Amino acid sequence: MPKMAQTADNWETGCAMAQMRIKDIAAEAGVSPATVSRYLNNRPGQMTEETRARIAAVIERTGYRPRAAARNLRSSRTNLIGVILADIANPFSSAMLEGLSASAAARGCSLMTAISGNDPAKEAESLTRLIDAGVDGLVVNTCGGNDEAIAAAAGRLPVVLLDRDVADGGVDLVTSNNRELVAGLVDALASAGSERLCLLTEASDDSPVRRERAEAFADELSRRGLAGEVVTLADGGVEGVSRLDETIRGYAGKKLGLIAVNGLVFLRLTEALAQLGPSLPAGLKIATFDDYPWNHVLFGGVTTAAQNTLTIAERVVERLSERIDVVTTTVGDAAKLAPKRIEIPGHIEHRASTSR
Amino acid sequence: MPKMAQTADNWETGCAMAQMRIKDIAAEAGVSPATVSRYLNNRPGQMTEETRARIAAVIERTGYRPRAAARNLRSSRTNLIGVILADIANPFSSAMLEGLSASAAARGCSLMTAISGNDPAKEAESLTRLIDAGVDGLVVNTCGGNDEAIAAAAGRLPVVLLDRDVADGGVDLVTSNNRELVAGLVDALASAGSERLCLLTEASDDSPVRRERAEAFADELSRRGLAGEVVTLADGGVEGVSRLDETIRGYAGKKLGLIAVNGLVFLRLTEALAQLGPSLPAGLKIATFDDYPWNHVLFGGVTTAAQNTLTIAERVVERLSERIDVVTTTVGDAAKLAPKRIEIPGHIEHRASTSR
DNA sequence: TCGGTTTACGAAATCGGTTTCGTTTCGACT
DNA sequence: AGTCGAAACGAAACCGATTTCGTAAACCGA
Repeated sequence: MPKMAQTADNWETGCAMAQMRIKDIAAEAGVSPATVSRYLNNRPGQMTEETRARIAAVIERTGYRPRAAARNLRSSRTNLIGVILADIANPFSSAMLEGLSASAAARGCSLMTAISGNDPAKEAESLTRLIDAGVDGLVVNTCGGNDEAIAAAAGRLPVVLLDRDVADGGVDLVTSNNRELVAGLVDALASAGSERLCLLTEASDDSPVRRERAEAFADELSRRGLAGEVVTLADGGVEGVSRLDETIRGYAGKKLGLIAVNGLVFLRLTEALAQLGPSLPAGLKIATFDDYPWNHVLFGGVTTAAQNTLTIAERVVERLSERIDVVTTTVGDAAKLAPKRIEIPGHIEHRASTSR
Repeated sequence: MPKMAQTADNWETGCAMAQMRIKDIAAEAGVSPATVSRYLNNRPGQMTEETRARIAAVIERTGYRPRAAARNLRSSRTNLIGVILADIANPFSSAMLEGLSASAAARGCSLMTAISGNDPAKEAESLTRLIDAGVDGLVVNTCGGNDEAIAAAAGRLPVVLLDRDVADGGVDLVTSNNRELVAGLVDALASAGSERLCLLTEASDDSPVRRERAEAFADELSRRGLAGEVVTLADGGVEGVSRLDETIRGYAGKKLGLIAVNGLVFLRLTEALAQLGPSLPAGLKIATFDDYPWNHVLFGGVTTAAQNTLTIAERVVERLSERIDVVTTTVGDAAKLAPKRIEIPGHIEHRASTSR
């Protein structure tokens, strides 16, 4: 049976008229498929205003939509961006996803997402699954442990790292200015009268981000001549909390200032403080990273180092697009872009928890 | 230039050996492309154990991966599931995304995500974008206002609604047993001695979920002969909070019990309570929907109606897979599955906020 | 009016798998 | 041995767009 029979026949049946193909549109408009294709991708090879209008009319009338699979096959471009997130429970990740989604949509791209749940094996699996699916590029918020695989992927297609770097560092990275944010929080606490500062971290978190913040913290203390230390909580539940409890008690009355290295640590801090009693120890000041909704509420407002998630997302997609354009344009791989580290400034939200 | 030259020549260059095609694998293994294809999709048409092994060896050695675009084109199946979420900031959505991601991956599918941000226009745009991208099926957590478009989509491809229903209701829906959860919270408050109950809602939230919970609340009150009402907060910031403030003051001393209809309302409640003073009004009991991390912490633990997000996600994917299988198997659309409403039981976490 | 260049467009190859259909092979049963 | 049916596999069509290449028409300056 020739194709004609399938398509042209709107004829009698009101029911599901077969999907239109570019051929059918071309026939209907009296042009060749090539011309319709040129119209769809508004290619430089211009066409008569009249031809354009005729094609547009037919497409409008028939509601034709080109099949992505066919397009992808020939052009080997999918307009898909793969996103691998380490921990979606972290509001930083959700905010990022929303930003990425918007930025990608603005460029006509869709997002393919995978969530590793901080499991390197899952991350590796996601990596190959997304690449196999044919994404044009990859955004990776790595949980660590896959540095070689990620570097290898970056050699095969555009990759931009989000927030967390890989070891050998030959890959683009977009992150916040952690050092300055740490300095900002230290300043807020010091200005509020804290004499001794602790940076609270988790044992399980050995990410570059944590390390960077810890280093910046140490540097900042010595620069200002302040006393303090990095306190690492044991993983999970009770033990970590009681260790924290001890820490706080140990310092009680000495104008202690605490910085939670991320939102989860801050929640554990809150828990520990609740165990200490109904009100904050005298003179205790606190601050945290990550601007979660409850930071506005707890302790009458917690001073926060807020990351500029929307801008980060925008720059990630922008950078990825640059790489994608280079790959699809350039013949050889000689003209590859040099890896770049992009820092997006965040800011400090001063709230009640560091008031004098 | 014949294809041979492109591929077989590993030869001298250590550099990027050209991508293998199924033809090349076939040639290398001494079989036809059709057979390799059968191997890849382990089709019923069996092959000799020896042939299978030979193909496996070649694929293993060359690291061949079939191009998804080509496969999609011929089979018109993408193994992609589209997900549209209304509000990713809501931890319910993040949890759901994680669950969907895991369930889909278990079936060899990837997720294409779009986030509407509760904007009907964006939701509509996402709908067409995902469909155009060729997803096999769609999971929609609708923000409302696109009921006809969603119903139309459900006529063209498998669609399962998540949590929120559409008006005419001809579409599969997976949701929690909201009525029983409401009853559970009412029971918790009543058992804690509350004499008068309020369900706190937001004006901007006119979702079926809110309505269902509000109705169940009213029913439950009358069933138990309890006094109470639904309190609708004005949208956003201060006004809503002060209205809430008034409500609480108005009832103060009367053994009031409050239920936040969702996590965001609960945050606003927390804010309002903080404005009232350092400690809870005497006899005030509270409870909320959505098991956010901070529910463990605030007020020493807040009694919560927790939804079983993992199970919901699993059932959503399962149901969608059923529909996808039907579509790709059945010739006509006569044998379509009847729309189904699936309720996943949640449970009540009893915490300090409703202790006697 | 005539070469030369650009512009508009069509014919056909192409992307890399899957699927159909037909052929061969092989074992089992008379 | 002959027949039959199923299993194993190959040849070639096919999915529906894009892209290359070629050609005819239009334009343009001399």
